[in-house]
Amino acid sequence: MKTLLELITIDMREAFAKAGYDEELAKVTLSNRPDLCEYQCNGAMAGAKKYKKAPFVIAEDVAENLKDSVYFESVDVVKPGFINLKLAPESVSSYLNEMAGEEKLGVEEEKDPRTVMIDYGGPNVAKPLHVGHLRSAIIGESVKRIIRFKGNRVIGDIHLGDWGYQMGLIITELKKRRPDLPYFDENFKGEYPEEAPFTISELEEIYPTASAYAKENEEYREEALHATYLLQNGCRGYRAIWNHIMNVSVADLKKNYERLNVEFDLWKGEADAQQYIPDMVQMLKDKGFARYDEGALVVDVQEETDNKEVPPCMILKSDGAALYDTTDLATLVEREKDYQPDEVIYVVDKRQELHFTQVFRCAKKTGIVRPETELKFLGFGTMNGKDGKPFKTREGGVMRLENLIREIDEEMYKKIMDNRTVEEEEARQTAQTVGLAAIKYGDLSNQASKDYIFDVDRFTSFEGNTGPYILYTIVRIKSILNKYQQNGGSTEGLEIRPAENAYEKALMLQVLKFNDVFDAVYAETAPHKLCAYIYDLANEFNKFYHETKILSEEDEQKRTGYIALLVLAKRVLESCIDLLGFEAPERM
RNA sequence: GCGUCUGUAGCUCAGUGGAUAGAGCAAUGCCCUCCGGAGGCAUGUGCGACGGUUCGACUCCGUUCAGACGCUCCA
Repeated sequence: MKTLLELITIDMREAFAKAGYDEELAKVTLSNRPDLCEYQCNGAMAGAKKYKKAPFVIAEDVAENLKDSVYFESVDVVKPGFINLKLAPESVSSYLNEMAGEEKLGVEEEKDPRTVMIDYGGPNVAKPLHVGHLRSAIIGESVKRIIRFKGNRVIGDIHLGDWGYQMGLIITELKKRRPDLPYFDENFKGEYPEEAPFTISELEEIYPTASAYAKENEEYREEALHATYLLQNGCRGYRAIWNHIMNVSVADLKKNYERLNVEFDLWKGEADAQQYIPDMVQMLKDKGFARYDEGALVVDVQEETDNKEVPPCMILKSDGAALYDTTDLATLVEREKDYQPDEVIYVVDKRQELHFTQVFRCAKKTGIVRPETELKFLGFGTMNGKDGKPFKTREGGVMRLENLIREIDEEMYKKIMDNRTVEEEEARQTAQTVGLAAIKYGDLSNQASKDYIFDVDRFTSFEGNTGPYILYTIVRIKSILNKYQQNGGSTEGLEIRPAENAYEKALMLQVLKFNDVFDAVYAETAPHKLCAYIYDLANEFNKFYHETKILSEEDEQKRTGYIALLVLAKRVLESCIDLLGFEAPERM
């Protein structure tokens, strides 16, 4: 169904046209003076110059032609030339009833669904997940759900960092520790063991150890580089180790991401793109896109309109090895072959922007992707501690994701036990649900592109603009509805009635905005606007709740009308948090 | 050095070229204590600075100050 803004705009355009003015002026927006009106149109002022008339006169002409519109209770023309609109309660309630009958609450699906891929700029295997991986997972998951909700086909690819020097380091360190393993025996012709020669904890210790040692020891570094080379060029034993590393790591990653309620459709990685590199390089050479510069193969991506220097895209190092430009390009080759995406969104640290500018330009210029393919960089900022510096543990190290989540869960558990007498097991369960909401809402309520301060105390608070507060509101509605049902009431087939007081109307107007808000969120890929919306919605509900006796309302029509409104408000809230990637418990 | 991003209340953050720039936290004072008080109401302080465009600028464009980040063979 059309959003209310679209419906009003149709009438407004008609009114402008009838009065003899350009329809393009008929832009309706939400009011920024809620005390005066609910929606407004400022087109009269914009048109004053063109028609050489006082804006006030234009506005009055237009308002005259709005009289037939069914939507308004009042149309006021004010001072310079504002057209202030108030909705009729009847049209609000009937719109809401229509919304309640729609599975997607009035959001219209895309007429031509697109295929969108999301690249999470994935974690490196063999390294523990740390807080730096949190944002891409949380933001990416929400963006995926939002685009999918609009009816598109979305494919999320974690895009693991699973190829390169880090693997060489692990192999080298393993060889040093366990030279007796068959993987290091060149004459070994049998089957390698199925069991990995290390656990995930060992793996997580091996990598940093090796990495640190390589920085001090040149010989060791050379060996690791050579091991990388051997791995990439088909050494059977090393490939077997690589498989072990992948199996062990991926199992662990899946566990962690599951805990975050984050899912990937594809577990591809850099390694998967390797097979596409040789042909791609050949193509770049054959078609004359690539040139040699100081021994390295590069593609120029500088454009005339640039006011800065954009370095060329590096395809091969002077020693012939591939780089991350190469891998990202080859990945696009692979995606084009397998999925022909209409759009690829990279949810990665904003510091990588230059790199992706190079890759996007190169991919377009060389025809690796079609000209109409949208390549989008969705860069996010750093998660900082209270001191405004990148988030660290108390000891100053990198905070492991697992520990961060545990800390939040503990905090939530304490708060739940303080305020309620619940079974320990239920409290633990609830703490996890609410804790996840605290983390995700805390992240998503900020603009993705900005750095933000991760403040455990603030995010886990039940007051203010937080995840727990939103959940609390939902739980409160659930509680009322449950009580209503226990008393024999049914929530099926009820009609929302026209609002009779300001609180009721305010709540209705807020619910009403859902599809308009969603469309903006979708168009701008801006989950934080969804957060702002549900925070307002939760506030409007709480005000309404405070002013209105719901279950004890004696007039049955009114009572069932309230219930119908609560049912719809709850659905909207639940849909929104689902789009954000978390859910509400039954009690808390 | 060049470039990108950010700068809004004491703190954390919103703000689609429009009317009186908003929330939360913190502070102070009230209200309700009824379906879940994890509420409601009120009070105080602010668009880094200077210009320009515009009928109208936190928003667009310059200049400047401050901070973060990035600038070919790590990712």
